[in-house]
Amino acid sequence: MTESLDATDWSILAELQRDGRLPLTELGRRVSLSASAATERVKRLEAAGVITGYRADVDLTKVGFLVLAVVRLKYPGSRHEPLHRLLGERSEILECLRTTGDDCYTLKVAATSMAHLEQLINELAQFGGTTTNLVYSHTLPYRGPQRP
Amino acid sequence: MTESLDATDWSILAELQRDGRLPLTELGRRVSLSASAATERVKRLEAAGVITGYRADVDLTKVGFLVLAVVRLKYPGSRHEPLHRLLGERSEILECLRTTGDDCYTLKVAATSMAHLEQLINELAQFGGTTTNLVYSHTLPYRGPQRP
DNA sequence: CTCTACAGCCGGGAATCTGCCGGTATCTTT
DNA sequence: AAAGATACCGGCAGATTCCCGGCTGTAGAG
Repeated sequence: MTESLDATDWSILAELQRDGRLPLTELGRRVSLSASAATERVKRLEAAGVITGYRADVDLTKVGFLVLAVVRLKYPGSRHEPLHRLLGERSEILECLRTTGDDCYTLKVAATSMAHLEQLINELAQFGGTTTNLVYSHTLPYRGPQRP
Repeated sequence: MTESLDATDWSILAELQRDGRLPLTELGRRVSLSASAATERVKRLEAAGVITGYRADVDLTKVGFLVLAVVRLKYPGSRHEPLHRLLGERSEILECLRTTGDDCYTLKVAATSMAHLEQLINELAQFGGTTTNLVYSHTLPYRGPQRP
């Protein structure tokens, strides 16, 4: 359980982060392992919680979310439940990081229009001061963590 | 190609964002479609670029990246190529958003230790002023965009 | 109104993949 | 040296995916 990952495990993680639907036979081929050995390692990684799941990646602009923004929320209070409830209800809030510094939360928010974004910001502003920056572009194709 | 998505498409996206490895037979069952019809829709979504890929989700702390930070980079220059090269080389930089406002870039950075983070910040600081906030926790299980 | 074209869906069968089993080699422990 | 543990391989049964032909409902042309 506390075992560390070897080079093969890292290769497997790299492959599955690039293509989560890679068949185990092909995965085995790429990491120079038989399909069953590769399967066993993947299962182990899943059971250990290293791989937490598999997700389809959706192009936000292709589904109507044309506006992406980073919102920093200064939340002076200590009662975080109402905010967490909002986060759970609003799927437009794609990511929420609680951070050090003046701004307790950094959110990534998707909206279909400026009006939509404004409404989301208004909801968030109930909790504290917000700082919003629109996102021009994602500069990176996600590849996830690699071997340190 | 410019076609909009119907409710079934949204259901498919929701299911595949929750579990990208859902078998097409089970997917069809969940959205009340035959396996072949579900397959056809998924293929169409992939071909249209709505689904851009599938990824395994990796727990950063389980693979040794114990430190997560949000770094904002004020980059006054106009030559972005060197920065982009760094982003491509450093897989610790998980995400890079180019934004409006004083800070041109907002980065999500993973590191194995404070020393490692410091080194990354130093590399980034060559390009401009940085503001770094450590991340206590991810508050959200990713579920991706849902029907607007 | 009818006919044709087309899009979406269904079912079936071939090819492929997954999950499970037993067997082998290597390394550690006793 | 023997016993045990670990990681790997090959093979097979069952499940899944892929591809095909056929069916139905809608839209547009005649």
